[in-house]
Amino acid sequence: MAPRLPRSFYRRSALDVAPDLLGQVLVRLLPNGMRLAARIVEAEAYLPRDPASHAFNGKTRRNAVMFGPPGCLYAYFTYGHHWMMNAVTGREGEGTAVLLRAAQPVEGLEVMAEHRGRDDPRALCSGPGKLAKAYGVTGEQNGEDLVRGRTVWIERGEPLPARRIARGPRVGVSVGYDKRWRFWEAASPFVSKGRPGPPAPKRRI
DNA sequence: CATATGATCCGCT
DNA sequence: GCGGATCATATGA
Repeated sequence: MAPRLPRSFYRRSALDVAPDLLGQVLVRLLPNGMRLAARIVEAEAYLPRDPASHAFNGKTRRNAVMFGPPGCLYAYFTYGHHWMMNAVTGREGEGTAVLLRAAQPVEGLEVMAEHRGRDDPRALCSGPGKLAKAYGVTGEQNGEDLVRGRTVWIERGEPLPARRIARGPRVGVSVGYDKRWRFWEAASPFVSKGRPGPPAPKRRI
């Protein structure tokens, strides 16, 4: 078991944390004692005063964790189907985080496959919704402390050299797609299939 | 391979 | 009531 990333790792700009999270290991301890682990290969930064961020309009019941201490898990539900995992970054009260978008499974692949209903390793965690599903993470884990908690945390992995990190626009946002705040391991088959770019024009009949 | 669409819930206007 | 930090499937080239 590698050491966990310390609080100080998270208490920085999301723009620094996001690329530095690549290669680190997201770990989950299930209620039944099973341990899941995967190398993070894709992450997106959501900054203070970022129109694409849930925190943009201030603190609410839903996004409250984003305004708490760095190093906590912000898990939220969207599209009526999916949970997403973020690591809170920056200083307490800033409301900034990094969305964990994809990972390369290394431990507990069978359990992940059960959770997902698929067994191709590349399909287990290659998207933010898939990742939470594979990990069995829901609102129950919202607010969990990644530094000292017992259900989800991030361990020190092999950091990626800058030349193996690619960056581009964030996926799925309707504003701020001009910012290249999505980072991923170049050439990894475990990244999401999300397409960056402006949203398709809404069709009017 | 690419684009299209339905699923299905919650927070906020 | 609308639209979202999405995914799986269906359909057509």
